[in-house]
Order: sequence, then structure tokens, then C-alpha cells
Amino acid sequence: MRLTTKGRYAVTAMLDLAIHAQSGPVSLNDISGRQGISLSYLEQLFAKLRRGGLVASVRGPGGGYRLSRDSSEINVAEVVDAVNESMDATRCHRRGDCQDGEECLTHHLWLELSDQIHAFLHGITLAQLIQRKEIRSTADRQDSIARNRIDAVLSTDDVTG
Amino acid sequence: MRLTTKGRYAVTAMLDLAIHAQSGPVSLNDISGRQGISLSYLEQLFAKLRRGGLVASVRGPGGGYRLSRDSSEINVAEVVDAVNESMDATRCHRRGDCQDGEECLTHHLWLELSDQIHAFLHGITLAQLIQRKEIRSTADRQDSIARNRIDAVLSTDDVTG
DNA sequence: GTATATCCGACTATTTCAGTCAACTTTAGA
DNA sequence: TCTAAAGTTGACTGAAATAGTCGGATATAC
Ligand code: FES
Ligand code: FES
Repeated sequence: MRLTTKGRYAVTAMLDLAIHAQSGPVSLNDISGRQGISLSYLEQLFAKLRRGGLVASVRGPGGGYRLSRDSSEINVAEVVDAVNESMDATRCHRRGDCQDGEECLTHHLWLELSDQIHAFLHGITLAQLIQRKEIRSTADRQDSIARNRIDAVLSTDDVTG
Repeated sequence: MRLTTKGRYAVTAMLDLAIHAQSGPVSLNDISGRQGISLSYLEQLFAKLRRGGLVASVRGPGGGYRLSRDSSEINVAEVVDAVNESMDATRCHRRGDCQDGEECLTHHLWLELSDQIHAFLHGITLAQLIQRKEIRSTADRQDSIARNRIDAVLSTDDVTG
């Protein structure tokens, strides 16, 4: 079992997508700027998210990514899964055969843990998350920082160029 | 967050210890034979378990390891923790500072997941586990295989030596 | 004193993560 | 039609962790 930056970034990026959905496709460049994730790395992640059927792409200028389903129909477990981070805690991938084809002493324990984790992550949709006030305020902060950065670049251009 | 063979082996070995506690100290050699874990690797793990205060050692012939507390006072979370496999799902180690010193979008989500996992693992003691019938029967199977192996070695010695 | 055990440190092969880089295709808009 | 903005793809990398192995040192029951 493993949850690393890869899976966390994937959920973060999907949330960013859900939050900014109303203004058309969202470019990876925007997500990169707001969430502090490298553009190249995002490209890798979105290749998997697209293959997993979670997002659809729009190429060309003004393009980007859209959720392929409503945010209320996408849960966190799916997102983590799509980038190949299995939340399965067993060693045998639920087969019960990790000691000479038989169950090891701890098989049932890890099975139950897996079910707990899966139930938790499966029960939370992107739509639910973006309703939360702590997430809304974090998103607002990120948006205003992004706007300031654009303003700063523009005024620097005015002065130096 | 990470749960790999290291943490699983640690729990397996501690369970084996708890099951065979009544017959004095248990040697790593016995655990290795019953659980199919390499002796050298077990030595590494038990060094950490000992440093973590979960087991005590008895050196010399007939020696081995004992639980340093009653099996009802040792929970699974402690064991996994002792071998340095953190079940913390956050990126910031609960500090809430993983994006420029501020909370990232998903901080609270991972915090809640961490709490779920910890509550689950913390709530299960070794004593509870060795009461379970599926674990008892697995342990019985392992014991009889180990006995057969010893018998086979002895009779082979009789024939060839 | 010897066999049995724990202790300890160094070593290694493999895998994954986290990220970079270069080159390519598609397409909106001037 | 040209260009720049975007996605698409594959190869590459450094660092870290995993899952061990190996050799030897130390303690101790018999
Ligand atoms: S974890 Fe399933 S058999 Fe060991
Ligand atoms: S996970 Fe805690 S701030 Fe990002």
C-alpha cells in the first residue's frame, strides 16, 4: 500500500479542475501555478487520469482539461487509483496466497484495513470536497495569489518593456 | 504513507511471538521457519522492535525474544510504527504547511484519512488477533508444517547418516 | 569450550518516486 | 497562412527506499 505525492497531487489537481470548471477547460499551466506542481509532472499524471476516463482534453489555444463526469460522480478512491497508487494493504492483492499459496497470519487484518480505507475514500466525492469551507478558502487564497502574480508580471512589462 | 512487507512482517512476527509465548523465549530461527521470513531480515526488524520497547531479548542457547508487555497491551499501530512505516497520509506530517507554509487543498482530507487508519490499527491488540479463529487455524497449520519438517530432517539423518 | 543465540554494520540489486527534457500534434485566432 | 498556445509522448535522471544478504562480534547455557 502506498500513498505518495503522486496520488496526493492527482487529487489536488482534480479538485482544482472541479473548482474552476465553470470557466471552461483548465490548462495544466494554470493548475501548475495555483497548486505549485511542476507542469511536466502534471502532464504525466493527466495522461493517466485521461486513460482512466476521469478527464477529457481540449487541444489548442484556450484548451485544457475538463472533468469527464460531474464532480458529484467522481470519488477520491477513483482518482488515487487512476494514477496507480493502490490503496490495497494486503501483500497478496486479496488473493490470500502469500505464504506458499496459503493465507499468512495477517491476511484478514490487512483485508479489513483495505476495506476501511476504500470505504472512506470511495465515500467522498469531489463535489463534497469543494463544498467544504476550508477548501473554498484555500482555493480563494490560491486564486488571489495567482491574480497578483499576473498583475506583477504585467506591470513589470510596462516598466521594463 | 506506506505499508510494505516491512510493516507486515513486523506484525506477523509479533503475532507469532504472542502465539508461542507460553513456551519461553521464541528464537528468530523458529519465526523464520514458520512465517517464511529470512532470518537476516528478521534480525533487522527485531532490532527496531527492541529499540521501540516492544520486545525483550534473551541471549545464548535457548534464548530468543519475548513480548515486553502483555499481548493485550500492544496494538498494531505501535508495531507498524516501530519499524518506521508511518501511516500518516499527509504530506506535511500534520503541520499544514506543504504549500509555501500554508495548507494545500487536500490537507484536511489526508488528515481525516490518517485518523481513520490510526483509529483502526490502534484499536486492535495482538491479544485480540490471536483469539480470532482464522488466525488460530493458520497458526496451527504453520506449527504442524514446522513439526513435519523437523521429523523429515530427523528421519533423513537416520537413513543417510 | 562449543553450539546456540542475539547483535551490529556494511553491502547490494531492484524498484519507485519525483521530476526534467525534447520533440511532436492539434487548433484558435490574427 | 502563420503563429503561439495547448495537449501528447517517450526517454531520461538523481535520490531514496525496499528487501534483502553477508561476515563477524558478543553473550551464555550446557
Ligand atoms: S496478505 Fe493476503 S495472504 Fe498474506
Ligand atoms: S498535506 Fe498538509 S498541507 Fe498539504
